[in-house]
Amino acid sequence: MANPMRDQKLDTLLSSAARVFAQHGYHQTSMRDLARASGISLAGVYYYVRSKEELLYLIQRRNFEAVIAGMRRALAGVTNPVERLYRFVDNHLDYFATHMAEMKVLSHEAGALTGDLLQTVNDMKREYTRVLMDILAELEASHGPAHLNRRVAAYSLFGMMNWIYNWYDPLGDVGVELLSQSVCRLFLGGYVGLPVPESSLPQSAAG
Amino acid sequence: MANPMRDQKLDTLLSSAARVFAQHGYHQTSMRDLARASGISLAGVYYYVRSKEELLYLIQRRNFEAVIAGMRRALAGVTNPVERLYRFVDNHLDYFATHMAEMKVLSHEAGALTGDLLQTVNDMKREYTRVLMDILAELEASHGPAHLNRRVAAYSLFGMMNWIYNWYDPLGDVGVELLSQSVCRLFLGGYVGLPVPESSLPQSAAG
DNA sequence: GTTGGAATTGAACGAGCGTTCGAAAGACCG
DNA sequence: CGGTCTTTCGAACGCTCGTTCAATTCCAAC
Repeated sequence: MANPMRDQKLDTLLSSAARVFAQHGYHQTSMRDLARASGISLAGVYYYVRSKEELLYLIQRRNFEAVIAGMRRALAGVTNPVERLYRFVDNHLDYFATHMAEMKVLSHEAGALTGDLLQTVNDMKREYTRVLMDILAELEASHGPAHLNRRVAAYSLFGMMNWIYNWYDPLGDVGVELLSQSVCRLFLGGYVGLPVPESSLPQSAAG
Repeated sequence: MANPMRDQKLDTLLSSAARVFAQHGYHQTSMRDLARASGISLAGVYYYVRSKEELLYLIQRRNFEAVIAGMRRALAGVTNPVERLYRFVDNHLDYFATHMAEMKVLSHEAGALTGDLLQTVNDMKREYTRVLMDILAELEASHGPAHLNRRVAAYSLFGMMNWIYNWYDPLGDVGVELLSQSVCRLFLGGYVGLPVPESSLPQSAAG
């Protein structure tokens, strides 16, 4: 069943498609554009993918799965709510910054899927959101009641993080670590009134 | 030159178009969809608008102009940086919440314009962003150095605000005032370490 | 060198797209 | 009523779209 050669070609197809989707948008991009960008013939694309929508779906699912897997790894064994939040944010932004095209497609083309494909991705989003909401609950338990509605806080944080494809340049002078720390500080300071000192934030989410 | 009857019809065309664009996306929507939604014939649409792109442009420009005008009004005569920030945020979110469809189109279809039309809208965005950046500078002057990069802070705030079309329900149990106060508190607490008490936030941005 | 499945393709299909245009209908004034 | 300017529209044009399919090429196994 497994076919490594085919999987590898599918991978390059998906990543070159993500690049074109990110640049011109999903609906603006034609299958002919994707064929040209990936070096396959138009009909050849359909050997690897059932439809244009499945192509978008595979991009979204693969990358979201990677984000979630990284998040689980980053949170494993960590109990301090502040550090858990930091690791959640850092994992999200780190993956975002190193996969800008794919994540722009995931963030911006959320509404382009339909039916079961949309359902599956939305389920992953619900699972992911739930983890953040739980961290917020832990934060409140350890640092007193929050200054604002938990759901509003969670989506505000997602807003900060998911908006970065509109302005952030991974090659610019703001590194990912600075970005993560900034967003964390912004959020923690306002959410539970925590002035976050440099030292309390880990240098990296690894480990 | 001025033709009130024509302007009014154009208005209803723009707002019904915004509704359809917001629901299905700009590129997904056909001119036939717009004709059907506005009750005009397909050819009739072109009597009011030069092209589909100009239609999008007019929606974006009109509403952005309204946001900027409201912001100028809200800031006029106010010197306290904290209150200026609150009014900036409140104006933005209030307009957003009362014009969800139009603002979703403005936020989500930013990249669909090209050439001069794109340029004009981008110029307005630059002007708008500059006002926020200036408020942040005032904040730093009066409340000590910020805890993070000013540009990162500004775009994080825009992220919180512009992301709301992805989750916020104006008819739900979270009112606009609560939303504005939440976002302000989140931002101010993290940006300059300001714990914002209830009383220091105005009840409304009017006046 | 033949076989057989995997991989690839050129060419075509039907549908829908944005836009145009000449003509019809309506509104206002003499 | 007749004339003129604004508004509306049915019908069509040329084009691009996502998708299909029969035919071909590739390549490892015998």
